[in-house]
Amino acid sequence: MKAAPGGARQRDRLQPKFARAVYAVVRHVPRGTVVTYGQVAAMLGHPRAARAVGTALSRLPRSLATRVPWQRVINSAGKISYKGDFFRPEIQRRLLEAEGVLFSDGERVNLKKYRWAGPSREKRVRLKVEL
DNA sequence: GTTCTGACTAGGA
DNA sequence: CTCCTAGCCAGAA
Repeated sequence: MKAAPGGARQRDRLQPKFARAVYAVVRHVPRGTVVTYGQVAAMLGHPRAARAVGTALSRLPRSLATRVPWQRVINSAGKISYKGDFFRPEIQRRLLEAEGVLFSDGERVNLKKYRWAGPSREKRVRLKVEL
């Protein structure tokens, strides 16, 4: 079956393709683990689009905040990058600690320990279909 | 079409 | 360690 052209167009107007792909990937990051912006970009096949991933997350609709674990995305230094005023840094940290991701050195997450390696081969296929 | 922006990042000072 | 820079990119204006 064919999807209604108008429907797809309307969806793209609400959320650009790349941004939707970012949300779809982040949705699969397991509880108690974290990923970096660059990692998400790489998983999408755009290894150099780390910055764009951050931009997309910054535009994450509040309505999706509960379904997309945005708190699990941090920068390559293991720190929280978000400095906005809606979901504040302390909120992000609290959410992570609540699921077992501990901070060392005051404000840093040990990526060696908590970084999510990514989906298995089979899941990668399923994920690609979702996008 | 062009220009500007920013939840990025690796590398140098 | 901190600070600054250039390169990068999708999205919005």
